[in-house]
Amino acid sequence: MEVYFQMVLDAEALRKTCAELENEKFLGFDTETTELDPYKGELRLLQFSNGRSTHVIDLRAFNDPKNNPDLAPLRVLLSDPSHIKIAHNSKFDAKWVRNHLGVEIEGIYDTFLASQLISAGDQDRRHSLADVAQFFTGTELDKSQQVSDWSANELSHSQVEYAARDAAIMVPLREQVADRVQSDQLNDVAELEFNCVLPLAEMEITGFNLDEGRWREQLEKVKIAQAKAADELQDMLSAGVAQASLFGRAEINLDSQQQVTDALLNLGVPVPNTTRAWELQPLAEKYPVVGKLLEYRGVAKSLSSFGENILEYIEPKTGRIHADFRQIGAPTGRFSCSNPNLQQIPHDEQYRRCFTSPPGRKLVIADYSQIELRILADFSDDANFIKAFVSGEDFHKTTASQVFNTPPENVTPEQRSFAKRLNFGVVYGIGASRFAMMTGLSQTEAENTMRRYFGTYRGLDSYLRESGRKVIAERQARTASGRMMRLRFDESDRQQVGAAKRNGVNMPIQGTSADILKIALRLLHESLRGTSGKLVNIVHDEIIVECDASEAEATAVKLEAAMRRAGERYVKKVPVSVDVHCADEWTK
DNA sequence: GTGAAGGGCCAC
DNA sequence: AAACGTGGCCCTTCAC
Repeated sequence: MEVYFQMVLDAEALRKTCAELENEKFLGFDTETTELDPYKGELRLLQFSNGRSTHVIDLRAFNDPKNNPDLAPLRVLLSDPSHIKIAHNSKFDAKWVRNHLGVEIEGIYDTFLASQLISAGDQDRRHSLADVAQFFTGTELDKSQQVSDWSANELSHSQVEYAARDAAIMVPLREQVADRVQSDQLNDVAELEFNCVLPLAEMEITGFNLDEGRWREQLEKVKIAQAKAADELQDMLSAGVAQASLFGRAEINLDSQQQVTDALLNLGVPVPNTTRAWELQPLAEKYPVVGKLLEYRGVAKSLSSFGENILEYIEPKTGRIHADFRQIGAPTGRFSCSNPNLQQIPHDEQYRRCFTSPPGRKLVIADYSQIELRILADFSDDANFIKAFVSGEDFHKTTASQVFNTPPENVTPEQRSFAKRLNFGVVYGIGASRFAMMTGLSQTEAENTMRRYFGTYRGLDSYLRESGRKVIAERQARTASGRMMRLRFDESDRQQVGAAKRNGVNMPIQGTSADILKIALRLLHESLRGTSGKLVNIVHDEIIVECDASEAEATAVKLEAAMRRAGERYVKKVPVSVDVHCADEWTK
């Protein structure tokens, strides 16, 4: 593919280029950088294309890009939402532009996100620019220059041509992608996703403050506990091994399922098929060694997953953790997070209290109260379920009172617990045997309790059945925003049909929750503009903002308002409840 | 050595 | 009869 492009190497050329580009509604946009991490490398090239002519701006030709007034026309173009910047994985470009030019890219069309929405959860589809271009336009893209040396003083012709071509392809690519977004009725969810890029880019740039000293203190305690548990477990396990008496203790690898299982069998422990905690738990009382194994597992997990390794992610320039969030991390639309995963920090206060606000700052922490159950109440239109929320009382207690037909004040803790587990379980399509397993009820008792539950909530029951039927008939499920998930199953295989049904029934609930959170992030981003407030973490139904201590109360009001407004867009039949508080640490 | 798969477990 | 959804990380094991 031949690409016509011009290099932009001085202020005058930049002014002319920007004047020309300002006539365009859609601009293909891309950047080339010397590193992947915006805190490490250099933003080298910015490429714009209207589909006919392409301009490659070499930032190295401009001194001090962040403050250089010659770059003003470029900043205007980037931050003007009436010029749609079409980019592939725009979060990447947005972070670099934010960090190195000090502006936010407004008006984003992201072909990476659009491609993910269109593929509707198909895990086999790839979403690199080369894959997406091939799929939608049939164009072969040579990406061999992608990892070339962008820090060289003189860039080669093939490097610059590669850079130009990636921007040039975006305009025709968007036309194809947008047609498909339209025909798949994904316009609303696409808008919601594109609007979410900036808040996310900003959050990753900001990072989350981890108190290294506190983390190390905590670590030392766990290390001691781990060593003690390991030693004791080693002793107990080797008691049944013959060599123990001859050669001292027979060392076994405590992290090896195989070796531990063998050792347990030697000691006469009836090891179940799996050695997962919930299978072993019932044996712990009779066999102390099993209890010790569970104790060891707990501390070992803490030490390996939440140990020193996380400290290596602290960015020296900021002293903070800048994790990677995948905006469409799951087919349901939820985020995923890695390097490190800030969405799986143990709830235990010893861990969370290590995430702090720096001196003079505060954390504002807000989460939706039972948002998935409220979505379910709204979708199912079940009068009793809705009533339980509208009453504003303890939800699980109220449902227990309804299910067991007893006044709320007479509800036993056990009844409340059954109701709570069922309330959460129905969202996932729980079955009687699983319910029996987790409550200790017999199969019959579990079935009876579930019958009572669905007898009380007939509207919920029929919604879930109808939703399951529809999923199987249509082979797809959708959230309130129109986000789609296709389901693949062999209809002659009962297990596959059952799994697809549970999956498809759950997706609109979990996915609408994700829709709501993403809408909230955009509203929040706008209301925090010009304040000290910065988004620092999100965990599915929770948003954490860091701000100046003096603005904490005002920020809390803004955060709660954004979350409530977002929730109310899709949840109308029951109140949307947001719990918010200010703290110096990430704790309740 | 490296990478995939599977078990296990953390979050919501 | 019906076996609870979505992720990521760490470890061992096993194949290359």
